[in-house]
Amino acid sequence: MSDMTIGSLTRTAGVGVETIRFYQRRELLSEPTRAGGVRRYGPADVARLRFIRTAAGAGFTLAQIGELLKLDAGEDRARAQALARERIAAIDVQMARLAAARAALEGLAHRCAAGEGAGCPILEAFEG
Amino acid sequence: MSDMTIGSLTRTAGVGVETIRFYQRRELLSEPTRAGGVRRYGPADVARLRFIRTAAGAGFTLAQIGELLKLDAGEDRARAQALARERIAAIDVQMARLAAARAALEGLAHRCAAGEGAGCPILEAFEG
DNA sequence: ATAGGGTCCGTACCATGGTACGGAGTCAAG
DNA sequence: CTTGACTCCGTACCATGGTACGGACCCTAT
Repeated sequence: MSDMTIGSLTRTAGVGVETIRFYQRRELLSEPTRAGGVRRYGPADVARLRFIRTAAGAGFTLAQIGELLKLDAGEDRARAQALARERIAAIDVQMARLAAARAALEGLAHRCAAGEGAGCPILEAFEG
Repeated sequence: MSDMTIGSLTRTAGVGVETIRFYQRRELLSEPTRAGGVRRYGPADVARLRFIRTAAGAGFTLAQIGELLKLDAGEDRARAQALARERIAAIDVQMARLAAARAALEGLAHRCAAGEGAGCPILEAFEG
């Protein structure tokens, strides 16, 4: 059988036990079947958890992730598409901000390395 | 004189009064001079606040922003450079994550629009 | 059968980044 | 000199995303 306890699930996902219980309370993960009071997880739970961590790492809130999960394989294509487009737009905004900050930091590091002037003009680096 | 009250500062920066007071408590903004008990701000404060909001929008924590501000125009070039490089690396990681999520969402929206199969396979879209 | 390691549960706590409240003081215009 | 808008302050509160605690089970190996 490919079923695992909460402990092995945490090890494969790199999260704590409390985090998984937290996700279950938030209904991001469903309560799995039990064997003598102990939760048993299968491959679907692993995939779902991996999805949650990936999406969270990409800046989705848990509420947004929950909505995505509810739409998964569901019938409301229009809603799913709208949500996807909305998230893509937000990602584009965020990427632009990150790119701008990155350029500013590059410029800063460069001028800082050059060693001219009195110091490292950080605020100035972000003006452009 | 080009000095402004906290109210005009909030209007130019698009933040609330409480937020500015909060930043002052966190020492991200310095306590400005006062005229009869009322804070008066100058162009330097405006620039500093703009910097804070830009950096925060790019995902810097307030603690990181505070450190950047302390290093501004300071003598510790090595530290400033190291911090910049560190932040650039973190930004690259985050951009990669965002790009992956974006691609997954694009694929999802596409397949969802196509209207084949039973629904919108969101988890599947994130597997690749 | 007993020790250990893992798991159970509710509840409390934490950091981050603000946001709201309410009573008092200030200031310019009418 | 009063009215209204703005500002002052401390303190309390909020949402988000977890993290910790502690006493009670359960399961396996010795």
